[in-house]
This record gives sequence, structure tokens and C-alpha cells, in this order.
Amino acid sequence: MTGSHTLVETEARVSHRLSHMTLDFEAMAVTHNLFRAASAVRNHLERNVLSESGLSWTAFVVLWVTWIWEPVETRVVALESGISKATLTGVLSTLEKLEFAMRARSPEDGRRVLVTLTDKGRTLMEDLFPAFNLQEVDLVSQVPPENRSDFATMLRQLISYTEQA
Amino acid sequence: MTGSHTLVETEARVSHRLSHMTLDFEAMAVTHNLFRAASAVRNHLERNVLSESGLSWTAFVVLWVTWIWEPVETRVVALESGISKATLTGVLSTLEKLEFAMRARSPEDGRRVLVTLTDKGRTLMEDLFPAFNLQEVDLVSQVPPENRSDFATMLRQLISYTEQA
DNA sequence: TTGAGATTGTTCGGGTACGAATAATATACA
DNA sequence: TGTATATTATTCGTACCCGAACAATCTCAA
Repeated sequence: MTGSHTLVETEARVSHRLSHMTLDFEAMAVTHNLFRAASAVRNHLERNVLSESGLSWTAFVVLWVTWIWEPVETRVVALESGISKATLTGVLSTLEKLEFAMRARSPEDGRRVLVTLTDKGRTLMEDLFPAFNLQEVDLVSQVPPENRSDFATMLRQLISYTEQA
Repeated sequence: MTGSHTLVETEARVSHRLSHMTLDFEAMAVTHNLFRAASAVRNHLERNVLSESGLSWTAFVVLWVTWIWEPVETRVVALESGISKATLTGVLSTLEKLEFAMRARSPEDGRRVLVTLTDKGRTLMEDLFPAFNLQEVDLVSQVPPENRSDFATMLRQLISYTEQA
């Protein structure tokens, strides 16, 4: 399941450790499963789709965001990719080294940097993205069709909550 | 929402890039939101609960797993925490340096290493875990109560799928 | 009992990941 | 025309993160 121990076993153990306290096990399970699912899906896609191209999950997301919005400011790429500006700097350097993306200073504002794909990068995405989506479909097939929309909505609710708080 | 662009804008842009291909946008949205939600929740909890103790999310999860199952083999800790053995080695070294956890070679099997908490580590968890759970409750309050169980189940389905494939 | 094969934790190399400090540039107001 | 303030991307330091290679240890059949 989520490891070698079942949920019931884990709850029993936690209760034992904190029998004098009131805990919300459902909240605990949601948080724990959310994180485990995300990293499991991430590793799965990295191994099955991305590894051939030598891309990490984050590098792929950055490439994807750039592909859709290019030319696009790094500030926007970081925001859309869900990573910090500091992280993006490193990922962009990797993508430049692999010759998938390029940086260029903005003519209007010397502080800004615009990101674009190289031809090699665009060719890669036209190949890679459909293959990636196929794996996504495979993954999401685990969730009953009538629940998928609710599922995405609940995930979005969590995101927007953390953004305001 | 998930950045500065709306989902509709993004879909329109992606369609434009791949108008000749059939893509499953729902699957795309689920994967994207799953990952964004996980990292948003993670960063939220790191900032609001964990930062005071100088713990990263991963360090906290490892501490939590150890706290529940100690004495426990590193192999199990890695599995339950959802990280690789290689990563665990580093995290455990950090936790030993902070004097929250200890390593000890197994007497029965010289290959195995058993992990336990120090008194300092146990005291920390008895303090930290209820505070952490409170924030989890706060977070999960965004999801309608009648959907929470389904939500956790769907997440688990994704996990078990990646584990077998 | 010995040696092939399996299992375990660590090391290694390369790539994220973040917050804080920094340097370069732009803006607004005096 | 400056000069304080804000905005941007990068650098820095530290910590995670993984797969692959490795050394130590165990197992079990010949």
C-alpha cells in the first residue's frame, strides 16, 4: 500500500504513542497519501517517459511551460512551474547545456530575462509531450471517471488555500 | 490558481501547439494539480510548522516513521517515507547531527542498521506532531468532509499503481 | 564448506530545491 | 537630477534526491 505497513497498523501505533491526544487520522492520511502519490507518480513518469531524454520532472515542466508561452519571462516560468526563482536558474542552466532552451535579456527591461526553446527543444516536446500524456492517461485510469473532475477540484482547493495563507 | 494563467488559457495554448494530436486534458490536469498540490502543501507545512525546529519535510517524515516503528530497519524507513535508500542515508546523518535519531548495527544481521530516536527526538515529536496535525486539519478542511475518504482512496490507488508497474 | 547469488547500507556524481544576500536595473518622487 | 525604493535574476550555502556502483554480510545448494 503506502509501504510495508497498513493504514490500520499505523493508526494503532500512532494512537499508542499519543493516546492522550486527539488527532485527526483522516487529515493525516490525506496529507501523507497526497505526498506519497505525488512523488510516486513523479518517479514513475521520470523512469518511464523522461529518462530516455535525460530530463528530470522539473526540467520537463519548465520546458513545457516555456513551450506553451514562449517567449516568456523567467518570473512567469518559475510561478507556473511551482518552483522558486533560485531553482529555476539552475534548471535553465541545465536546459541550456542540453541545448533545449535559451535565455535572452529583455530589450525593454534590463532586469528581465526571456526564455525560448531551441529548435531541438521544440522537436523534443512535439515528440515527448504526447508520449507523456499517454502515460498520464494510463495513471489516471486508476481513478474512476466520475470522480476525476472532483479529484482535480479538490487538489486545486488545496493549492489555492496554501497560496493565500 | 495554479499560477498566473488560468486552466482555460493553458488549454487553448496547448491545443494551438498540438492541434493535430489527441490529448487528454483531464489526465493532464490531474497530474499537474497533484504535483502542484503536494509541493504547495509541503512548502506550507515546512514554513508554518517545521521551520521552527529546523526540520525539512523529509526529515520530519523520517522522524515520524521512526517514532512509530522504532527500533526499525533503514530499509523499512525508506519504504515508508517514500524515499530511496541513498536519500535516507543523508537524511539520517542530518538527524544524527541534530541528535534526534541514532543508528545501530543489527546484532542478528550485520547488513542491517536499526534506527531509534534519542530522548531529544521523542520529546520533539511529542510536541511537534500534534501541532503538525492541527495544520493538516486546517488544510484538509478545504476538502468537503463527505469527499475526504474518497480523496485518500484515489491517492492510494495512484500509489499502488506505480508500485506494481 | 565453499562459493555463487541475493540483500543491505553507503558512496559517488549530477541535478534539483529553498531562503537569504547580492548586483543590476527601473521607477517615483523630491 | 538625483536619490530612495522596488523589482528582477543570480549567487551562495545547505540539504535533498535518485540511480548506479560498491563493499559487507548472509543464504543455500553442491
